[in-house]
Amino acid sequence: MSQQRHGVTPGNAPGDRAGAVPAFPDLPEATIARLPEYLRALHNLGDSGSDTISSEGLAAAAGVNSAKLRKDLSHLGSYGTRGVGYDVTLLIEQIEYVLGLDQRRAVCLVGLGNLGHALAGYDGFASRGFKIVALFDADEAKVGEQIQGLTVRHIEELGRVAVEENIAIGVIATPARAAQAVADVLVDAGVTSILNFAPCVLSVPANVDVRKVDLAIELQILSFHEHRKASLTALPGGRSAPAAGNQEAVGS
Amino acid sequence: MSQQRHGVTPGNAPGDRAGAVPAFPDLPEATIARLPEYLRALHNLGDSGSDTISSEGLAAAAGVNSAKLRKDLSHLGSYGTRGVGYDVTLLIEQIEYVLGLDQRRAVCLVGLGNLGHALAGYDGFASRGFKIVALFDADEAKVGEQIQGLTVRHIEELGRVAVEENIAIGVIATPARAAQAVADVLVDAGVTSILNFAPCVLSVPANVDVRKVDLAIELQILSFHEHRKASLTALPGGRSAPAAGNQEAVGS
DNA sequence: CGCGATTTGTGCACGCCTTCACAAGCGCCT
DNA sequence: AGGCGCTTGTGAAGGCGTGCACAAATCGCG
Repeated sequence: MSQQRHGVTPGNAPGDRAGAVPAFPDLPEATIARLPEYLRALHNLGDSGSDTISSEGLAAAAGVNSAKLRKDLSHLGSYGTRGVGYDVTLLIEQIEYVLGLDQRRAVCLVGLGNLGHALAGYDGFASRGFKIVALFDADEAKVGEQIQGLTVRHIEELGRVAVEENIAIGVIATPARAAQAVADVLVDAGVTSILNFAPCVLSVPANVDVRKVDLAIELQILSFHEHRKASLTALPGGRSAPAAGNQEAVGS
Repeated sequence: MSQQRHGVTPGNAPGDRAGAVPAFPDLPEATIARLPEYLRALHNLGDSGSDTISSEGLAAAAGVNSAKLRKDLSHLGSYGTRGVGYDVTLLIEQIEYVLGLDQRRAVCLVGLGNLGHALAGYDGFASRGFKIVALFDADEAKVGEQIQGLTVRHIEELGRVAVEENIAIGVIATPARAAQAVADVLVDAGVTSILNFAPCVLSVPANVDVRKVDLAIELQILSFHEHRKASLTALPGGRSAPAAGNQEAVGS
């Protein structure tokens, strides 16, 4: 693993990890948002027995342009072999390391309404490196309920437990009116990443990252495209319209 | 409403609608993705009694830069009044018209596992212009179940019902392995917009729009930022790191 | 009626991201 | 050993989006 690094390639390989290396210079946000997609595609491929994969093949599996994929991977100083492709196992390790998935991060979930219940039971979290370690709700009627082996606690306990369990990521699935207060408590407890499902803007310190997922907004964006397509097909010119882009994915 | 339009402003106002006008020239995708956010902010403000709102105020409520907001609104030839601001009611009408929310679009939901159940019960859809008109699942055990006043039907019926009910938008909340087959049926039935919660890439004709929401990917992106922040604070230099951007929202 | 305060609409420049196109590198076959 | 085909990695160009800064427009007040 002491392979000589040529040129200006950055990135610390999983093996190289000497102490707490600075790590990621400045991966473009767009690249970061795609890495998880590549990772998922790679896992699928790994199950299918392939040993290596070409940028073309992986790009197809991830739904992106192959040039984009190569540039993305090159940013993390990746190990591909010209004329052959990428070693699937190695690449998986690489990406998981960069994303910090080798260390399981504790996640807590606040708000156990309709959506919160679904999230608590969602296999996708556990199977992809995240473990929900605590559930909270403000409703006394829900406190004490058992979900997926966890007991719902009162939101009063959030601050204390978040510190004790060293929770890094908080998921907010409360109604919008409660979200800001929950965010404040999370921030006070040292949580520095928040995934917000409530339809509202959260105000947090600059060192806290917030990602927002709003299901209704997704539908509204689709609605716009429906509207546009409808008004196009109603025109004399075309019938089914060539239409430019589709298959857009989430990501900032 | 026959107000003379000056300059090159595009956009057809709700009132202007003369027949099936071509409509939206080419709104930037980034703008489209933000319109729903503005709309939500406006609704909140409208409840608070304000009659007009400045770009600064609305921008703050929507969590964006005020210049960006003005440019976005200018793209749809919007009606603001210099020195005053935007008329809340009028702007709401405008945005809803552009997004095509004035015509209720029929939505169907496929897959009633954990997530599907939550989506079926999610108030955010109905309250923001969408109505789920049919539920489907492949599992015989789930067929016949009553959810929110709808009966779960077998997926066999999807094609027929989608045509009958004139469904425009399909939501896929199935496991990944089933998603592509469902998408194919939806497309055959004339559905031209798909919201995909399954962690996989769908392949569809060019005239069909797909938006993907993958909860695990969101967490992985947060994980990366956690990882980076951790390796920064471990460095000699800083303690809590100034950190560049946060509060990133979904949108392609 | 004119002036100043306020706020919109937008030209412009900058930076990020995407895409093309190609040189460099690697393995395999003869 | 040499050559050939294949694939990566990357320089450069183009497009898109953002944000600044300011001119144009409107209202209210004296």
